[in-house]
Parts: sequence; structure tokens; C-alpha cells
Amino acid sequence: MDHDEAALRVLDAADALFYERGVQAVGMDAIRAASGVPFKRLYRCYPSKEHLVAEYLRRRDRRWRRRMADFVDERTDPAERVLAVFDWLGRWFAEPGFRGCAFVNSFGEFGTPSVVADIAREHKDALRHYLDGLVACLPVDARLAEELLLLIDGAIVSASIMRNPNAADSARAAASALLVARTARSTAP
Amino acid sequence: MDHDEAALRVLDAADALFYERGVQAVGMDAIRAASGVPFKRLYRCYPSKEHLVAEYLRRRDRRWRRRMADFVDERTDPAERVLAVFDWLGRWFAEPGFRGCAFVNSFGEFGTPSVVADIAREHKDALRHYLDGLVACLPVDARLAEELLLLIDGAIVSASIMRNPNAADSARAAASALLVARTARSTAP
DNA sequence: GGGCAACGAGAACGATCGTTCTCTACGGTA
DNA sequence: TACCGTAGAGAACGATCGTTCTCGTTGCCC
Repeated sequence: MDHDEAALRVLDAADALFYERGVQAVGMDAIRAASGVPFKRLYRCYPSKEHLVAEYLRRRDRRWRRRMADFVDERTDPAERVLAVFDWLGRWFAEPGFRGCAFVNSFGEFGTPSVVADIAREHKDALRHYLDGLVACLPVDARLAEELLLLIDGAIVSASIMRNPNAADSARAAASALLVARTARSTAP
Repeated sequence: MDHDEAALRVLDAADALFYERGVQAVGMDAIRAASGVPFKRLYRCYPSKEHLVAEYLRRRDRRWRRRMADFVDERTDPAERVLAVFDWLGRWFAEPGFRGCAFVNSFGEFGTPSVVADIAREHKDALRHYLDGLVACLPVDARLAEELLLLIDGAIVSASIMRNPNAADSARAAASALLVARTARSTAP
């Protein structure tokens, strides 16, 4: 087992444990036990728990956005692509072990300012820019992207805290209505 | 200083510290120091930290919903009352020390199932029922209350994590558009 | 005024945290 | 085969946590 594989095993173990139980509730010893990587090696891969937490969040960000984008890319119609975001959320919410947004959850654990708060913000900014791109393909008001972001984050909160599996459907219906409301009616005088 | 006043001082200190820094990051000694109530008395008021955390959240729930309702009650027009929710959010976001939803933040710190998760859920359920009441005064589709809830939680997340002070305005605009979209048009044939 | 119950201040306790150190075993090279 | 740098396993360390205990003092009732 070389350095990279050890680092990957540690990150996989940390990812599962941090997401399931929260960052502060998981000790480094639990990560060592789950990964099978001894302390000495573990600390050579990640010099501190804070480094590991940062990598955990950054990888979650990349993976989460890639999975969403891959799902959306199965559509070509611009309006369908926007609504596909919410279809994907519905699938995500239904996954076993779903426990909300890792970034929102971690943000709650650490005061601001903190590196965790910065990464959470970067994640939401990246999502916002992705939505900008989706919306730019439509003849709609620029406000729509921001409103979609609100619906997404609201749905994640509802699905995790209220355990409401229909949150994605509700958000999708609202997004659909807003899509119509924000569309410039070219038939207007 | 009698029992009730000591309990109140402890709860006030815990409220400020828990909200600002997160629950797990605040030790009981910090609460003792900030409240001026010695350990022996503190533990007679709240038998454990978990009890104190539960009281902190339950009081936050009551106070938050009362403040919102008081603001809304300054209006009489049903539609204005719905939109006033978002005006109040805007004021809340602008308060110094605003750091998001205490229930969402605490939910992230503790795994589910937990008493904290239960209280967070109760809080969101209560908000949902309040919105049901506001919407019931309007000739609108029943879906609107759920969609308003998504916008509210989304706005809180945006305002706290992205530090977006306009989140309340965006949510209000979206709510206004949805209000129109969900209104049964009595003039239709 | 004397005895007693309750109090405040803070030390103490056991547990657990993140991190480092020790010690033993081993593998490659002359 | 003798040597040496590195690895793994886990004890150890200092800090901090939630909680309890000690102890000197105070105030109240008879």
C-alpha cells in the first residue's frame, strides 16, 4: 500500500464517518481503525485533523457537483436541464444514509471565521455559478438562478431535518412555476 | 439571586455562546464564567449539558416564532402578511451576530437520531404549520405553504453561509411570484 | 451566641481528544 | 550475514471535556 492509496483509504473512512456522525463527534482513532492506516502514516498524509476535514469537504464538493452535472447532462432542453437538478436532488435524498448537506452541517459545527466556513461558502458559490450557466440558456430574468439556489438549499434542509422525502418534488414544482413566471413573454406587445 | 434568576442567567449565557460558537465548541466552564452562576447551582438548574442544550433550542424556537408572528401581525392583508415573513427575515439577517438557523446548525453537530434532531424537526414543523395558517387566508393552491418554507430555509442558508444580505429580498420576490402563480384565477372561465 | 444547613469557589476526577513517541520487527544492501 | 533506515502497533502525553467533590464561609433559627 503506497502513499496515495493510504491517503485515499483515510479520506474514504473520514468521509463516511464525518458525514454520518459530524466532524467533531469523530475522533482520529475512529478514522485510523476504519481505514486500517496507522497513525504515523495517517499524519504523514494529513498533517492534522483540520487538513483532513478540509480535504473531506473539498472532495465532497467536487463529487457532488460532478454527479449533479452528469445527471443534468443527460438532457439537452434548457428548461428540462434546470428541472433535472431537482430530479437529481430527489434521488440523492432517497439514498440510504442521506443526512443533509455536508457543508451546511459542518458550517454549524465551526464558528465563522473558519476554514470550514470558507469551504462551505466556496461550495455554495460554485453551485450558484453552475445554476447561472443553466439559466443563461433560457430567455429568463437573471433573478431565477438565485431563486433556484434558495429552493435547492431549502429542499436539502427540509429533506434532512424534517425527513420530508417530497421536498425535491415540491422544490421542482416551485422551480417550474418560477421558470414560467420569469420567462420573458416574446408574444407580449 | 433565586433559582429562577440563576436558571435564566445560565440560559442567556448559553444562548449567546452556543449560537455564536456552536454547541460542542462551548464548554460548561465557559457558561459558568459568562453567567456567574457556580457549577453547583448550574447543575441544579440543568442536570446536564444536554438538558441545557434542549432548553436553549426550545426557547429559541418560541422566541423566533413569536418575533416573526408579531411582525406579521402588524399587517392585515393576507398577501401582505405572507410577504412580511420575508421582510422580517431581512431584518433578522441584518442583525449583528446573525449566524444562521440555530436548529440547522445544531442538527449538523449531532447525529440523527438525537434529541437535538427531534427539536429541530419540531421547530420546522411549527414553522410549517404557521405558514399553513397564513396561506389558508388566501385563495391559493395548498402547495404554496411548503414552497414558502423551502424559500425561507434556503434564504437562511444563503444569508449565513454565503453572507448574502439580499437573500431575504430574493426569497421575497420568489414568494411573490409563486403567490401569483398559485392563486386560483376566479376570472377564468 | 452556637449549631447547622446551604452556599460559592475551584480543585479533582475519569474520560476522551489530537498528536507524538517508543519499541519491536522487518527488508534491502554490502 | 550484519547493518540500518523505515514500518507498524499501540502506549503515552498534555489538554480539555462534563461532572462531582472538598472545603472554608456565611447566614439563619433557637
